[in-house]
Amino acid sequence: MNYFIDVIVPIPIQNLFTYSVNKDEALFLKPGMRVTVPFGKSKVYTAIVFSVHSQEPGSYKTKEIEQILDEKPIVTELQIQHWQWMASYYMCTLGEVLRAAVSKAFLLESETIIALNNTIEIDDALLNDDELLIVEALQLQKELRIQEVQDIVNKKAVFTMLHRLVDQKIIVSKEEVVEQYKPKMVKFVQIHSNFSLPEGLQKLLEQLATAKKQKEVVMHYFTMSSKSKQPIQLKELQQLSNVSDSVIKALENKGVLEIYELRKDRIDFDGEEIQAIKNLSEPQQKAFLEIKEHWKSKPVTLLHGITSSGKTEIYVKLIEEVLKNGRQVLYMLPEIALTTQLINRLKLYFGDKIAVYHSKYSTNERVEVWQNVLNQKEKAQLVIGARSSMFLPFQNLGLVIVDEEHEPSYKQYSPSPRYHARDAAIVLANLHKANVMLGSATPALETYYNAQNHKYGLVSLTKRFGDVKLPDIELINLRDSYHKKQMQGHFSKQLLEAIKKALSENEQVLLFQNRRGFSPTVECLTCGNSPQCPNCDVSLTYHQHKRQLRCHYCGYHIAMQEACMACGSSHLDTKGLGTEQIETELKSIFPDKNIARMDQDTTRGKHAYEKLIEGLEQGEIDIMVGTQMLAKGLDFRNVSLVGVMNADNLLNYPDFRALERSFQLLLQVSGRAGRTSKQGKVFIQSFNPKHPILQQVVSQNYEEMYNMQTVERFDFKYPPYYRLIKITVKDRKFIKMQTAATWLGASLRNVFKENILGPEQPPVGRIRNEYITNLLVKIPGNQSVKKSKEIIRKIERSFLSIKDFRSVKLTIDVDNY
DNA sequence: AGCACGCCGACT
DNA sequence: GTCGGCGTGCTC
Repeated sequence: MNYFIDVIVPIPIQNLFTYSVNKDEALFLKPGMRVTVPFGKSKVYTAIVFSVHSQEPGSYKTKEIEQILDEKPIVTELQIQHWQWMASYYMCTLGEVLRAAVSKAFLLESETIIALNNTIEIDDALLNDDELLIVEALQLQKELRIQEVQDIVNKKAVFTMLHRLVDQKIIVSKEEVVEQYKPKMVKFVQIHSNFSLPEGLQKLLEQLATAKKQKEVVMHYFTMSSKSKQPIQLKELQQLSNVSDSVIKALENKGVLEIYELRKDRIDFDGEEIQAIKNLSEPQQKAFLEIKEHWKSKPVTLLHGITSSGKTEIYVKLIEEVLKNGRQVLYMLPEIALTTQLINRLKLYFGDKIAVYHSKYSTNERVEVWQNVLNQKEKAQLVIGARSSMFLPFQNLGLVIVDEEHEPSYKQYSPSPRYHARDAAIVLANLHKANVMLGSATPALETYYNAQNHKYGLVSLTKRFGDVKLPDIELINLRDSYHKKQMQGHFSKQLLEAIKKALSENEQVLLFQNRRGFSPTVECLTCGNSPQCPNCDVSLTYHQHKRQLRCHYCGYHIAMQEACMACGSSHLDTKGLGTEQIETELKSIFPDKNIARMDQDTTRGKHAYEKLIEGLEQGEIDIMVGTQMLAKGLDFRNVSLVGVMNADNLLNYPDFRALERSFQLLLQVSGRAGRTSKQGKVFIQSFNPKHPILQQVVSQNYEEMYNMQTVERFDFKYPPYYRLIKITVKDRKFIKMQTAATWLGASLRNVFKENILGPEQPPVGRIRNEYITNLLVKIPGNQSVKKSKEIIRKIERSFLSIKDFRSVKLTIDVDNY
């Protein structure tokens, strides 16, 4: 009998691919294992086994697999089921899901870059000619790509040879983390328990009376251990006592010191004692019980708790219970880099049961977390991560928490799969028969709608923890202020006075400036020309610190112009108001205050963000100017005033969710004010303070916002009443894009009638020299989403069968919100 | 997605 | 005369 496997290849192709294997391989291979397979003329991919069978495909000849990479599956069967759901729901391929789900460290490709392993002596005699060629080339060039290797030895099949070299540790390959990966170990020291009590210590010191150096080491050990409860690093102790290795060795031999190793990744927890989990306040306890009651009948429950109502404590209790039952917990956060505060808090309770997973981690770290989760290791019982953490190979998931579930960053827009992590996590939880906790102070309308319709459970927390008062929010009419000439720069009199007052009372101030549509551009005062990006249909934005004009979309940049590029006039003006400008204004108004800025520019480095947060916490920063980042669940004790520079551009953003988003953002930003005893103050500057959304923000009335917005959503056929699928048409040639989009629009309209919107040009109609237009498919509640997708697929197929349209790029975004 | 194959314009 | 542009088709 012949044996075959179907595999998922990490490329955007619809089908699975079939390879032949021998009997032993067939018996050994299980779904979820990795194999490398030759693909096309020269590529080798790492593929995931989908199934093992013996049905020979009729229409083509199968190739053999190259090699098996795993002893046991690295992807669970449940994950593969989840991937299938994602591929079909989000209209993408399994390969794309695989790419998103599995760290590239696992997906060794033939582009792998190789380098010499310098730590080893190479014995030329053991190498054959080809191998020698490679080693010599590497001595000259340091790094080689597979392509270059193939050129050097003048043959294609180099993969096995490279593997042999890797096995002999002569070379290393950069992506082969699996084989190459070694955990970093650090040596620690502790004193034998016989001597840790005073009387034992006494005896020990007597015993060491003649060994002066050894005694010193012991003394230093005790000073160190009294200073902090952290494990003591051998290196530190040795340095501090200034002794040689032999002294330590002697102590170890006497059984006084015990030396042990820890993997580096385990050490960064701050060693503080695990704290007992706090008892819940009465409202929290009530909510806690309600949540559990809901879970009896519905797997998903929404916790709608205003800012500072103590949602985290409830999560902690829920986590504790699940962990106790030996099940894993996934705690998702919108942007993990921004939540060190929360992680530190959870570490107090759960110590090193926590694994953190997000994209800023190195591939090695991610491989480690993956394996810990897969093997149900103690230290990966609770996984905290951003959206991609739901791809981890959970074995026994008991609870998924989606914190700040309304956050747009849960949605991935590109590349495909364009999934919403909240929704995909709910499906994942269902596969595991786990419960889901959605939490937010300002839930997404869809979520609240589901709760209202009893699809989800709903639990509300309406009191701030410890009875802290809600902030007092006040609107400032900018029209009036400008009219009465009461503005100083972009600051109204009221806001400026409030800032002065807060600063005089040694309190901190946060100022919020929305980024969207507020990038400063340059305009010529003589001819009105504004420098454009040559590749995209946008004005270049001005970056003060680098004196550059930049394009946000493609990265194009030129030096700031001294004279107008069109007419040569030197009367140039910078328009628009960025955080940078506000910072500049503030610095001139408060020259002796410490003013910091938090936006994409200032948080680029790995720790830049944390430094800013620390600066705020330590009180080094008096005023912080920032973008949306400020809204992210941060907890600053001493911030008493929050100012929103301009609310209008938020409200005027052309998107059906603009108003909902504005409400959420403004309320979240407001929530940063006054988190301790004193009531916080919030000023929102706007030209249109009568706007209903702003009124609802002032009254902090989510329900009213919800009711009003859902009426509009219903009238204009938007979610939660209609489902949306966005189809984007892109081409380098405008005409081609246009005709293609028109054709597509017409075919869709044939079926979906009036529920097709567009083609419509987006605000930025050209990016990286590609023209863009959008079509929107609206699917009414009573129409099958699945069928609609099938129809779209069918239309896509006939679209692609038109020769002229073959090069036009289509992207399909399901639930594009 | 890559990659090779293949057919038309500006260069040693 | 060739190098190389990117349109087209295929990958088990």
